Amino acid sequence: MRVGELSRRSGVPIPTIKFYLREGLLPPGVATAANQADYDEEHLRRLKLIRALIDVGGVTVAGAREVVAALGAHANDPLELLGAAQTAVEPRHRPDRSTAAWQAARDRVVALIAERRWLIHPGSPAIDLVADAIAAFYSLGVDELLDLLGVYAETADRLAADEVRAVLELPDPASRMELVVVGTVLGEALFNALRLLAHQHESARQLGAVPPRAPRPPDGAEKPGPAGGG
Amino acid sequence: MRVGELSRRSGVPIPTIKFYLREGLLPPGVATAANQADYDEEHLRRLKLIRALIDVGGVTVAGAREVVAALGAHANDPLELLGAAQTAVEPRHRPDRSTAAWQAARDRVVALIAERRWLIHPGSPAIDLVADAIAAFYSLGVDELLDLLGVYAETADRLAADEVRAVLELPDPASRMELVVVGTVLGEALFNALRLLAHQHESARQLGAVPPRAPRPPDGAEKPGPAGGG
DNA sequence: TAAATTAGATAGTTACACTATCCATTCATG
DNA sequence: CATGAATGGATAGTGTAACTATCTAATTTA
Repeated sequence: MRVGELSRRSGVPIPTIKFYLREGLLPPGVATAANQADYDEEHLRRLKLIRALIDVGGVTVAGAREVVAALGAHANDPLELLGAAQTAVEPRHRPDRSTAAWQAARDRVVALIAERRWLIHPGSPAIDLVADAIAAFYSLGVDELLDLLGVYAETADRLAADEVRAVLELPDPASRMELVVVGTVLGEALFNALRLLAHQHESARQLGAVPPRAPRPPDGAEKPGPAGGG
Repeated sequence: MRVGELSRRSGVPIPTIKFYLREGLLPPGVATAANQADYDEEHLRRLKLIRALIDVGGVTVAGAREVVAALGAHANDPLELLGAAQTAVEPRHRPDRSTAAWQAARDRVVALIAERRWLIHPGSPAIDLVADAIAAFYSLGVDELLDLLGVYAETADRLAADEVRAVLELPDPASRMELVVVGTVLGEALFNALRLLAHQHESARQLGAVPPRAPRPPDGAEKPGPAGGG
């Protein structure tokens, strides 16, 4: 297929596809003439992946480029690929990491890792990301949620165990590697959004409030809320 | 105090503070003369909150403005404030929501909410965010992680229950309201980062791999890994 | 009194992610 | 085989977001 069809089937405008080709996010098609190239289903798949990473996962174009490069480079090294995927989801803005408070936060993360006996590469950027968040809690003087640090870690571990299991269950290596990336990036977006919904629900429930219009239960006529379903 | 001190104590450059003042993120100080204004500890606290939201939470300047506005406007309405905080963490880029596939994804979210008897406002933007993620999975033909949708939802619910409980335990209303915001935004960043660490650990564990250099356990000399140490 | 700081206004900068044109082919169609 | 649409490659332009810099007149501090 040529760009026109690639554009139509992916929903991505032709100039943007050209931009991705220039930027090396999308591999060039097979040239059949001076101004003709041929793209296949793999290109379409890759393009959809790129858009999902950028639009849903919030990954930058540079991050997406690194991810697809890693997909090619580490076709049979899941841990390397995971590292690349994790680098891609890092935020653009980062706080000042040169303060003593930040160091204290990082020490706390290292201690947490040791406590939980987590197998973590000591140079992993994710350690610093956790430290960023903890340092922010410190700086705001908000200790209440830090009491939940153990709960957060335990929850993350359980969830990650299920996710990794699901990925490793895949028989096809290529799909498995793609799922590493998709799981890291889109899994995060999915969970974050579900957490927002859960916050709404739990706030309403624990406050004893009733939402403006409760969703109809699928079957029974059970009272859904603690405040009485009027 | 004046800008200079505010800048020194917050680590935010003066031009940036002026920018935040112009943009309405930071309330103006008390004017004492034509070119003098006085800022207090509350300004410092607000400024730190803004930086944490932007640097760690990845919130936009516009989002931060809405959050602090909501903090002022809904000083005693946690659910309204929660809604504002949730709006602030929405991603900038969003996928095409006009396709049939996206509608199918959204229907699935609504079904999930009904199944779980979650109390959710039907117009909540978070529903669409979940649909964005699910639609991306559909589009990539990756069903494996969608099998975990129930696990994700259950995990989110448990975590949210603990978080909401921690927030509601706070006796001071003002701190409580701030914790709603901080919990939503920074809690997300914290959990995401911990999830990355947990992915590393679980990948290494389930693959039977040993990390390059294991962090030293705090006390005993127990074998840290499942792959046998030696 | 003189250097430094300040509030307020206006303008400039940087990074990012596209978009738009241009040109010389090449393809599709009658 | 004529002709209009589409293509690949190159170059340049656009829009937004988040600062950053400069200027001015007034005020503070040494």
